[in-house]
Parts: sequence; structure tokens; C-alpha cells
Amino acid sequence: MTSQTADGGRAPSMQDVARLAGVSLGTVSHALNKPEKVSARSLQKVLAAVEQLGFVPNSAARSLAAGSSSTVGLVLTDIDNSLFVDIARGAEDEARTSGHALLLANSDVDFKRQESYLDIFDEARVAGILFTPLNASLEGVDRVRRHGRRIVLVNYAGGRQDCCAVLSDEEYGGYMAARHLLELGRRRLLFAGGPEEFHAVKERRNGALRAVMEAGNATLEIISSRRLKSDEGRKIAAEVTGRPADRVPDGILSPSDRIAAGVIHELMARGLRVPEDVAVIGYDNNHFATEVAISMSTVAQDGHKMGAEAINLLLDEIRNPRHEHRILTLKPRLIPRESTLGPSGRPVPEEDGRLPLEA
Amino acid sequence: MTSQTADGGRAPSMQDVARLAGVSLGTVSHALNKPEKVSARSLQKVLAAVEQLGFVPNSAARSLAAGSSSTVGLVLTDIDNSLFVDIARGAEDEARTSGHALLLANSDVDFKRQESYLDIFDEARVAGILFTPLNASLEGVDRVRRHGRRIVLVNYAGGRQDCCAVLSDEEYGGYMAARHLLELGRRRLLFAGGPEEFHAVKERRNGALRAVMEAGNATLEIISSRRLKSDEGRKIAAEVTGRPADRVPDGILSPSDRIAAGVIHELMARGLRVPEDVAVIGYDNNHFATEVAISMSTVAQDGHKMGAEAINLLLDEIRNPRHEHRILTLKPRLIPRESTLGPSGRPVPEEDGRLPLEA
DNA sequence: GAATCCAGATGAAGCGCTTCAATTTAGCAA
DNA sequence: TTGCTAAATTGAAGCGCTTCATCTGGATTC
Repeated sequence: MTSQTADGGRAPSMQDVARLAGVSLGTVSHALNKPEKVSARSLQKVLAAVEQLGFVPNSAARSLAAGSSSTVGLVLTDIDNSLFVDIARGAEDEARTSGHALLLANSDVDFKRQESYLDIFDEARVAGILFTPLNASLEGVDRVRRHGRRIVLVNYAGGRQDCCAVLSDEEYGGYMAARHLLELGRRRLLFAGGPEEFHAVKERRNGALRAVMEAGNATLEIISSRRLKSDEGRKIAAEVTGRPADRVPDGILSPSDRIAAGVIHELMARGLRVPEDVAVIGYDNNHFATEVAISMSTVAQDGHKMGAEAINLLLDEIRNPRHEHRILTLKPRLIPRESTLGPSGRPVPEEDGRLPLEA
Repeated sequence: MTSQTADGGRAPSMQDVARLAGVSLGTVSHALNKPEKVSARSLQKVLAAVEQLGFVPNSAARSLAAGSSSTVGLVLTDIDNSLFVDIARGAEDEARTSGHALLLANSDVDFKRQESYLDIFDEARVAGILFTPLNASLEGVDRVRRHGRRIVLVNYAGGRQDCCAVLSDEEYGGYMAARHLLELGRRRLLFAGGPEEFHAVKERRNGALRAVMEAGNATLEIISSRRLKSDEGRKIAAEVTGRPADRVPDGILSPSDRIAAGVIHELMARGLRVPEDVAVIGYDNNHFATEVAISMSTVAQDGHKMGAEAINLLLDEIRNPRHEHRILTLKPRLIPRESTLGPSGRPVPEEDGRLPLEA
């Protein structure tokens, strides 16, 4: 246990370990990487020397010599949105079971940062990259792929078919949300907020539209907004409640939980009852969705699974020489809670404090 | 602009660039790293060759040869707590201005993961590590420091003086929170929730106690809880509201915003008015603190600044041979909002949707 | 015109590891 | 004992880069 301080400055190398253990360099490497290829005696000598010197393998040297690394890079859009947190966790859990470490980079919704992190992982010759791209040019994807880097897109793929991707069926999510409101008897629906340029927003809106069309006797009004934050929801709610009673929507769906939260609070502040007067449903199942005044109904994308599946696709691409690119589209799930069901939708907290994700 | 596909499999190396540019290996390296040391003609030839080959430097080889890397690793406790998100952003912003990339690792409140990520950064010979440790053994810190790795502790230091750290004055934060309630005329205070083993919880409680002592004519009741989640807040609120009126607290402070959110919602559900009957204040200024029914008063630690300062300490340790370890303790700030001030505390959203952090 | 200088360019050494061909050792049957 | 195979070990080559001592040639000086 007596690791010694960096004596002489230089950290101990495998060569030092070999010397101390009285074996060759190659044997040390074998002992450390494929112990079964080495006699018990050598193994033990090596391990003892490693311990005594406090040897730490140099992963730069390793990946240079081996020509590859075992870490996987994940470039995230926005660490502040719990969907991405879930994706990161799912990826991390899955990567870990196969002995890969997951390093994160947060582009913070900034295109230049996003590209720069892609390059960093590219330069580091990581085993592969998981990438949740902004709704923008996917040139970075081409760039790193040209260098032979493996990459899996998550959450958005801009229609690309030439690499693996894990997506969420946004249209269906919007459909479910609207359908849910319709089934509760709501007829004057409002799709509240979101910039139409966002692929996800547009798809969700399309889905909602489809549900309303199918129903026949209902309407869908659309009010868009520049961003997806809660104050946009407040503004929209303020606007619609100022109308004559027969033009106030009785069901509001929003492409983000944040907007929905704003809507709910503003409605309540203006004396409307949720869901009796207006039912509200959000999207994303953000972790705060149960911290609002009344727990929010929402559409959940299983971020954890998205991350895990993305890792699986990546691993197949790494290990399977006959790998073929696949696009996985996961179905989101409806999670009705109080904001559409009323008190009966009150979730029962589980022992670990997380909420059951089943509808 | 014609980068070619990985011809023959191998990615182009500096050697290839040198050959194509008609200069030596060393010149390519110089051209890329210290362009001012190279003639304009060579520089241009090199750049052209780089472009043509689609050359990407191999950072493993670089850091092996140079003996150091320029990336900084940040091992985070919990990516799901917005304090850590802020820390990551602050660190990232600051690191970027000095040309360092910031890679994140999320230990997800798991000691083994935390240690494993420390080792990964250690093995990668990163320029330095920023570390928000769990409230547990700091052996990992010793381990990596023995290997000569630089490390700065953030948010918790377990009393260590032998490395740089950026902390928040938890005791003072608790003091401010309690003081705020007292100044609003509240006298029967409740400190709601939190496991006493957490250093931060204990300190905040101590601060609250000090404020109450100073005031003289007030009391502080303490109810602890196993975790820091909102349902604990609901339970506690349910319990205290069942009491005879003169034993119901008129001011509640909690060591986490999540608990405070639970408290607020349960109080409201039981017909109590916040803040008229009970004023509530949380801690952390989590990003959802303004998404709850009424915006929450809270104590904010400036995570962004913590991250930025941690990077600065690290950079000094890297660059300054006469570096001395320093512990920076930042003062948290009180952010009164509706849950203590009533409607007048309603925040005015700024243009970018974030709330002003000034009290 | 010789001596001096210096920006630039060069080439080789070496960073710490993996890997592979070559070699040694052990294991065992005849 | 011999011969043969399998297992274990060795040593060297080389991954792609930085760096440093060395060299080159043109400009500057007297």
C-alpha cells in the first residue's frame, strides 16, 4: 500500500514496474490486460510491483499504441434539460456494463461549442461519439465520420439515414397528448408555444393536428412563441383567459413542460381551475414536472432508454464487422397526472422518490 | 476543401502532411503549434496540406509526447441538481477563455463511479481536475495528488487545507434564510428536512440557529428527513398543519428547494396561504424555483462563479510555479420571492427568460 | 570579403504503451 | 532420454507527436 510520491518527478512507467518485478515490459502489459495469458507467478509479481510503485497506466500512451481508446464521448445539447440528463444516465449505465467510460461535453445550445467538442472527441480518437445535435447543420457529423470516427445521433437526425440514430416519435407524442385531451371530452384545444423551426415542435403539432382531425368535432388553435420557457406559457395563458368564455380553450397542450408550467400557474392565478376549466398537458416529463402546483400530465420520452440504445448501436458498430446502420424510433408514453385528471391523477411517490413512469 | 476519406484505413499523420507539404516533420509541428516560429511560406504550405488531407491531430500522441494535456476534467456529483449544472457552465466558460476544454463526468451520487472517473482523468493525464466530492472519504483526492495530478475541490472540502477549494458559506446561508423570516416578523420557525449527515445541511441548520438565538424571542424547530426530495416536504407540511393553531410554524426554511416546493404545495393543498400564514424559503435557487405555484424565495449559491473560480485556481496552480493553495469561500445570496414576500416578490422575467439573481 | 548572427528548418530521440514474431520453458507421450 | 506441442516470456518495432540540438543560408557588420 506504500505508493510513493512522484520521486524525481516522473510518474512510474511500465518499464519501472517491469524492472521491479523482474520481468519484461511485454509481460507487464500482458499481466495488466490479459491476465489469463500470464503465469500466476508473474501476475503476482507484477501486481505487487504496481502496488508498490503506485503505477497508473498512461491512457494516452495506451490509446496511441493500441490505436484506439475505450472511452465514449457524449456531446449534449443542454445539460439543463432533464431529457438530456436522462440520456446521459442511460448511456452511462449501459456503457459501464461493457467497460466503457462515458465522458460528457455540454454544448449549451451553442453551435460552435458543439462542433468544438466533436473535434475534441475526434482528436482523442474515442471509441465512438454519441451526439444530440442542435436543429442545425450536421456538418460536424460528416467531418468526424470522414475521419473514421463512429457516431450515433440521438434525439434528432435531420433525416439522415447514413448513420445510426435513436429518435423519439414526436408526431405520435403530439397525437397522444391531443388524443388524451379529446378523450377527456375537451373540444377547444390550444397548442401553446414553441418555435416552429424546431423539428420536434413541428412534429408534435402535426400529431396534435392529426388527432383533432380524426376526432372531427374539435378545433386546434396554435399560438407559437420564440422560446420554450415558462414565461411564454404565462403570456399565452394570460391572453386566452381574457377572451369571451366560449373562446377560452378547455384543453391546452404544450411542446414543453416549462411552458405548460407557466400556463398552469397563470391560469390558476386568474382563478381558473385546472383541470376542471382547462386541462393542461406538457411534454418531456421533466424532473420538475411533479414539483409544480399540481402535478403535470405530460408525454415522456424515455431518455434513459434512448441513451442506452444509442450505446448499444455504437457497440455493435464497434464490434460487429457486418454492422448495418439502424434508426431506432422509440414511442413516447403518455403520463396523465393531476393537470388533466384532477386529484385522482395524483402520483404515488415510490420509495426512492422517483415517480412511476407508467401511465 | 477536398478532405479525402480514410484511404487505406489509416488516418493521415503529421508525417503525411510533412511529405505533402515538402517540409520536415518538425516544421509541421511548429506550424501547428507556434506559427510565429515558422516562415509564412512554410506555414501556408503546411496549412494547405492539412486541409487537403483532412488531417486531424492525434491528441493521445500529442499529450504523450508533450507529457501533458490541455483538457480539464470535472467530476460532478449530480448532473440533475442545477447547482452542479451552473458549476459546470461556469467552469466551461472560464476554461474556454484560456483554451482548455472541459470534459464532464457524472458520478450520479455514487462513490464508486466518482472514484472511477477520478482515475480515468488521472490516467488521461489531464491538465487538472475539478471535483465536487460526495460527503464521504476523500481518498481519491490523495490518490490522484500522489500521482502529481492537480485537483481543485468544489462545494465540499471536508476541512482539507492541502489543496485549492471553492466553497460556499453554508452557515451564513442558513443564517440569512432564518434572518429573512425573522425580519418579516415570523417567530415560530421550522427547519424542514435534510439528513444531518450532510455537511451542508448541518451548517445551514447551525446558521439558522444562530439567527434565532440572536433574535431572542423566536424558536426554531427541527425536523429532519432521509432525503432532500419534495415528498419529504409534503410529509413534513402535512404533519405540522395537523397541529393546534398556535403550534403551527409561521416560517419554514428548508435546506433544499425541492423540499420547500413540497412544503409549499402541501400547505396550499391544505388551505393555508403562503406566505400570509406560513412563509417558506428554500435553498439552492434551483432552476425550477420559479416554475412552482408561487415563485420560491431561496438562498442562491453562485454556481457559475464557483466553477469559474475553481478553474482560475487550477490555472494558477498550472502556470504559477510559486502557487499556493487557497480556499475560496463565497457568500451565498438571499433571493426573496413570492413565497416569503407575497405578490410583491413576483419576479420580472428578463428578456432572455432567466431571472435576475439580485435580491 | 571575412566574420558574425539569427530566423528557419531539420532530423532524431523519445514519450509509455501494445503487439507480434521469435524464443525459451514446461508438459507430457513414447 | 528424445521429440514434440503448448504455454509463457521476451525484445523490438512502432503508434504520432514534441522538442532540442544541430545545421543552413541569407542578412548585417566592420
